[in-house]
Amino acid sequence: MADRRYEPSQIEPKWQAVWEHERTWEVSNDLDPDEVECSYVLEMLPYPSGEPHIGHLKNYALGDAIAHFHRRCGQRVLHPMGYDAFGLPAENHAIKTGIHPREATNRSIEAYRHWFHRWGISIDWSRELATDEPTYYRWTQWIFVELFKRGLAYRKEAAVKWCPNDQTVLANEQVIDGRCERCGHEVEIRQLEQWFFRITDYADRLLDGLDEIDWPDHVKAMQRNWIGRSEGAEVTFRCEELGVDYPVFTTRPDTLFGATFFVMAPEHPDVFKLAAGTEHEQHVHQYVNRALTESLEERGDAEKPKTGVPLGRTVTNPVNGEQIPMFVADYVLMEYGTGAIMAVPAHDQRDHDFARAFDLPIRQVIAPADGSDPPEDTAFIAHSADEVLVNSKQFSGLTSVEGREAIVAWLDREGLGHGSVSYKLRDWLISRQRYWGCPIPIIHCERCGMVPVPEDDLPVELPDIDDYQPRGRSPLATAEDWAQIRCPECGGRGRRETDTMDTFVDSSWYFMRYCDARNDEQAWDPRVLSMWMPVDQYIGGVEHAILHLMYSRFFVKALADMELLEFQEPFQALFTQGMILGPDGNKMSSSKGNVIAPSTIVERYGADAARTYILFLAPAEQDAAWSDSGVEGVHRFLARLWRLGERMGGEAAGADSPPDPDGDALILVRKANWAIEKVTADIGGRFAFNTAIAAIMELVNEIYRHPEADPAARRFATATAASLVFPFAPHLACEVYEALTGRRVWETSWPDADPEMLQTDTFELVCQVNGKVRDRVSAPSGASKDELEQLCRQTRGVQAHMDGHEVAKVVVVPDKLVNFVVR
RNA sequence: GCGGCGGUGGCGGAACGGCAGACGCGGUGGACUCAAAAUCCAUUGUCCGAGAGGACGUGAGGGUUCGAAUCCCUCCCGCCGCACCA
Repeated sequence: MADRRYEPSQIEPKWQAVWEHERTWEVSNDLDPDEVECSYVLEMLPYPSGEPHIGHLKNYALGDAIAHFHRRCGQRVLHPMGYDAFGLPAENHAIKTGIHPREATNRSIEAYRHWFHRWGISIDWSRELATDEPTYYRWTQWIFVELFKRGLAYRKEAAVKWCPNDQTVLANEQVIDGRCERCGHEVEIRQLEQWFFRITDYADRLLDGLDEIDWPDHVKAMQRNWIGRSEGAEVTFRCEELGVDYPVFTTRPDTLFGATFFVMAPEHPDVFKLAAGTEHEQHVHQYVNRALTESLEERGDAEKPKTGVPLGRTVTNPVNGEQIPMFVADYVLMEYGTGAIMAVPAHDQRDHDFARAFDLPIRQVIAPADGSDPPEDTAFIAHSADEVLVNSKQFSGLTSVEGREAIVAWLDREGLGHGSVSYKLRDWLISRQRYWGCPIPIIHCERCGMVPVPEDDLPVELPDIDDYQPRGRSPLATAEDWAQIRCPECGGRGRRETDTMDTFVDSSWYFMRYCDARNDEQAWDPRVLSMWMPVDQYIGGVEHAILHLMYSRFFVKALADMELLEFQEPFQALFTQGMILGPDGNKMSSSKGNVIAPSTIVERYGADAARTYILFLAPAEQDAAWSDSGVEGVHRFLARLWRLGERMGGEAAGADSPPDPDGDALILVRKANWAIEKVTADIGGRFAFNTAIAAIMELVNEIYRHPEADPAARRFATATAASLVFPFAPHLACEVYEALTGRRVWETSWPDADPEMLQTDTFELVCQVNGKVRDRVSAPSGASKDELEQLCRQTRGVQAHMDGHEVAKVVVVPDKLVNFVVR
């Protein structure tokens, strides 16, 4: 009988239908956590736009492999799916076409859902959710209210990024090099009243929590960087003429004696007051006005020459009583520290540049450890442990570290300063003047102020409107009937908040809703939540390293403080996947014409080949370029396995490991056990899917190499290959495994390697002379050091290279090698 | 500037103190075929050599070690994040 060809388009839908019909991947919340081991495997939820792209395929192929592996290792696995459905692209589409964003979003969701089925991803569809559904955002609003009640959600006026072309505020992440990512227009800073979440209260806990979780170092580093904790001191400089104290933050209190001038940010509220009545008043006004209208791009350029204007006043350096001149300069930022700095030109590059430009004194107060002179043309900033203070009165001679402590202690005693910590992290601006987002559940009452919408009245549903065009305020403000409402407290006239929330708010808690997705009474049942959370393995792109991952961590910590949950970190382990680049090695983009559509690949080679290839291509955390011939190679491998199943299948002979194999059969049984061991370690231990797949390829190659081996051994080896390939190519694996064993591979547990079959009677002993391989010889496993040395000595290669030399030393590594060191 | 990651055949990569280049792609030769596709087998780091074999080889240089792609130091190159953050 001629073999049937490997036709993925026929076998894949067949198994997908079985899984859908039998709801194979659904998991119950009625589990006793003491009896079953639970595992929560989660990929970042997609933003539904158009159709899924190749990065989605990689993300979900990766997560699915882990989910399948956990299941077959005996765990109950929660592996849900949902959609981050609010967001700007759908709204822009609506502005252009007039089609409601909900409609476009739902179309995309359907496409995504279709492809997830077609890819054979093992999802518990009973928990599916979308963040734009009122049943979901009702609880997003509830969380907002809880945060508001505790002062963690607040409203204040702040300098925010504003695009004058699109008439809306932008998130920091939507500003690329000072320009709007959508229209390319230069972004302005505007003072506007906005909603914030008080994430800065959690800065230290967000920092400390990183030590408790199993995340990639670079992601932890990025978060630490973003939080930007600096230890130092706050030091008070007094302006005697005005009688005002100006505190500054410094990380180098040991350089206080080198402070020769004082600089304020142009935005500092006291600048005009200070300059008033001095000869510089006019000049200061001009300078400040210019600085405030400068673009972010110009302002942020560290290379441009330092500019500034004297304020015509002095402050007192608290350590030595010196009067030092005050300046206003745009290199000092209002948003960091106190908006004013003490300038130490000898030991800070920026202060040094400014001092040179304005011919100000530069006084060295730190000397290099080796007594050499620091460079004159640049600031001496490097600080090793044993640098010492000079020109610093009673502190001279102390090391830099000692000096810091001693000076801070002195300031503290004199009431002139104290140790202090500063952060780069800012509070999270969450309000948007946009339509397609979750309404902020607040009512502004003329009498009561800001009143949260009562829990029973949630959700505040997003009303339908006609015109989505932003005009400097939320399009929701035009929905007058909706916006006008009675105050829930006094019954008087009130008006709804018309801003919506940043979509990152929606995605900061979705992983908890999955646990109890159909709960109408509460956001989650704490008992159910504690069964699944925290997520055991989270998988997604590194582009979310800061924002989404930081916000979610903040949410969990804040909710834990309200005793609404019992854990401190949402994602115990994180895996960040690399990007799939176009065949030309560049990032895929339609303008470059190098986009590989998953639909094309899946239609041509099948979902199994597409999924397996993506994981085989390179280590999953790494970026890698797509290759058409590469996916063909993986398709060939799957077809080779398929043909083995075709030839051996059918006869109800089973596929157990044959007893006492020998000859070729023994080779195959050993190779199969080697592969079990290797694949288990590679998937379970280190996410090395590429080498796991390579090991299965080796096993299949070995079966082809021994066509005359005992059929029982060949069946066992083939069934093992099918079993091991299941997490990557589930449909083919089911087909081959069923043909050989009559069983469903997902219902069988992950194979264990037989320790006896992992051992061999002999091994290839490597014979080295002076560390160079000179021969190899077969040696019995477990042989003694003496035996191995003798065996090795007798080989031709070793004798040829030892001839006439004296053996100085012999190194024997049992079961591996012998090295003769000769002179 | 600060922080992180990386540099191995023609290509993606493997090995992460013990045989460098597993596996795949690509190349070459062969089998099957009227032919092609598909499939199967062999071969494939560089140089020298007819061959046996030898020399060289993991960005550069140094060190530790019996032994280094792997550990340590110095440097070069590339990528990513943050950045006038005091």
